[in-house]
Amino acid sequence: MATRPPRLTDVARAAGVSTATASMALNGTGGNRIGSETRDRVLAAAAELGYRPNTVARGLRTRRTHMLGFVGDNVATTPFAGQMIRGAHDAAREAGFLLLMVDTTGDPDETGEAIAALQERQIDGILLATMYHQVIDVPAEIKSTPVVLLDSRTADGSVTSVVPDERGGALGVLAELAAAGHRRIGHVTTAEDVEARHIRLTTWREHVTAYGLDADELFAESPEGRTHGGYDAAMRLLRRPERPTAIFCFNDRMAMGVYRAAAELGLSIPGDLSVVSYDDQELIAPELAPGLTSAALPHYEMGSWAAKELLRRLDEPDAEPVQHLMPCPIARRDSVAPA
Amino acid sequence: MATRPPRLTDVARAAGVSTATASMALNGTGGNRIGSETRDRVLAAAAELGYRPNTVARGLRTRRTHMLGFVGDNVATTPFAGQMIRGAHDAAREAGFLLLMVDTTGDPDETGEAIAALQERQIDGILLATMYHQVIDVPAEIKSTPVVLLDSRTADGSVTSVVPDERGGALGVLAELAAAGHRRIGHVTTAEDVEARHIRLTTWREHVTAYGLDADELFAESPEGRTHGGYDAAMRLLRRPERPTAIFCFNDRMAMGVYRAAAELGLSIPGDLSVVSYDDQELIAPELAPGLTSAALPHYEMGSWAAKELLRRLDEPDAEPVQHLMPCPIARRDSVAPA
DNA sequence: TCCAATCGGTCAATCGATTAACTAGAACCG
DNA sequence: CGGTTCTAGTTAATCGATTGACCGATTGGA
Repeated sequence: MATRPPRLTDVARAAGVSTATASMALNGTGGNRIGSETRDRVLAAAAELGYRPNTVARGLRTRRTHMLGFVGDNVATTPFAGQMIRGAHDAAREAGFLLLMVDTTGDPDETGEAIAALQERQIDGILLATMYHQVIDVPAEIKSTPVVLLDSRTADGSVTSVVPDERGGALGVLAELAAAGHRRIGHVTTAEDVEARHIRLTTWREHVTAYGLDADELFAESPEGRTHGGYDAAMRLLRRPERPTAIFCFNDRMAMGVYRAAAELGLSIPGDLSVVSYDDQELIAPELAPGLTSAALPHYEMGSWAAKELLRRLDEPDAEPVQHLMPCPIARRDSVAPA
Repeated sequence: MATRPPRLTDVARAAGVSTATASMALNGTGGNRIGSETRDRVLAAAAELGYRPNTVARGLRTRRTHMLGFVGDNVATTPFAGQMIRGAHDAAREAGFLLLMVDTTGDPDETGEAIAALQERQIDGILLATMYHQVIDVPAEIKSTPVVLLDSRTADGSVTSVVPDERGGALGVLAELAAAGHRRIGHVTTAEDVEARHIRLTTWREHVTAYGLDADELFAESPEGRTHGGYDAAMRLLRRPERPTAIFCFNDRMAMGVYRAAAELGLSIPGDLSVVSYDDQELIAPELAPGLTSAALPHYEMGSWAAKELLRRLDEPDAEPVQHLMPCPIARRDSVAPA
């Protein structure tokens, strides 16, 4: 027999009280209107019956579903997404919230559709995530639904957001090199027009020009930021007359190419060449030999921060928007040696 | 002014009909009870007002939320999860469903908690995913909620499930080697007690013993299935007097170690040694030089299949459980050459 | 011509909780 | 002792949609 799950009515009847009393007893609402003896009876009855509130009914009445919408572009196809989702998930769950996920291709119409689908389901707030740090416009559909941007921000700062502190991370790995005595630090990057490229590049450029070096001589880029691009750029860079003693790579994948180039040129890492990078991808940085020192993108922390901030804003809808920069910790491994 | 979103009542009033009529017109229910002229008026009014049904209210009445629960153990921390989620997500979305996600550590109690949390939200069905192919017990909490297992199965086959056809994939990459004339095919694997290890190992063993070879001479394992383990095992295997002409690796990460070992021993791939592997991880297999031939785990397809199957079962609750094996396509790259 | 069926809707109950408004009885107070 | 305040509940409205039961006006068939 598939007996239907017990309703509040059943609990109330079993405890010999009205549903109002049962509701208040279970939720601890209504202040001191419920006698402790009665409360215990209700609680016992609920436990006895295995009562679980129907949150759909509750949501209809309270206008709170305890669900957060998570909209991501290509959530699944990028290796970072997971940590971001998990960070948001954990923070949400801790507060009794669940994540309703929608994956999109990043197309604005589709994103709008996704938001509408979430709103139909009466989610309490939206986490709008991009898989790479970027500047976006917030879709108009959102209107009055609270929203926090994850790994992206608006140009005007009118929406609360969190992005990695790319500059800080770059400074961090550059400091590692500086501490080991490196000055001629090269940079291998992608030509793709992404926010991360610009910040990392600019930070590096400031760093080396501060030593009075010519940045252009230490710079090489490739059309795409993957292994092959890194290999290509490194080959060009390392064959120059005065080759750098260290390289700061745009990301771990390019660093993988740099490792290969160094090997082919008979340069040992870190003996002949120190290498630092960005992203700290778990499938790459620790797996390379020697392990790669890399600035980590704090995806978990950003996800967690965003969810907590969103939850806070559910109760304080009029709080001023905040732009948060999340620090990028340095994962130190063995790819850096004294110059 | 934050005017509240329009309700069905508003649409009905604007169209000059009752909410019953409006509901039927919008949903196309009630057969031919609604005149086409009236229907158009309702549709126009809804469009005009930007009406979006409140699915919480609808769900309360219809007992259908159009949400699927997705429970995964460590969804986020494994690189595979994404494709599985995306497959499920896409299939669900196409049918107008959204995914409510819960991530767990794999602990049974926690999984039970997760399922209860989803059931409170009245999800229509549950996708229970593990991140590695394994045999599990289905938590008792599920009871009458339809469920499909993703990348795991029950011992007794009493629950519908989908897992990769590991045997087929292993046969596939072994066939690649066989076609290139290889017979002395070594196997490098992990000692971890996982389903995948057993199937891949057994399949390989059958394959080489069919040639009359002594499997033990061609076999090496390491405590863990990562790069270093692969390196270690490969070193041992390749130093034996009669070394194999090809190696079938448990997974791409171990293959990465095999590449390194081969390089150190001065063996070129695929010239001196052909290598095939399993998993086809996008961050590894295509990025290695030469590209690694690998059997792909069909995570997207499994996710999609599972969601579709679950949706089908919502309408046919009494369908017989099915155990599905999803084929593992071979990604052919350049790590195989004639013996 | 009269009854039944069809057409095109409307009414009102319902889903399962929450909560504002109300109340019976006890306690208190000057 | 009469009025006020607590205490510990109950009653009933409500959230926003869906849907079974009805219903008045036509149409059709015998």
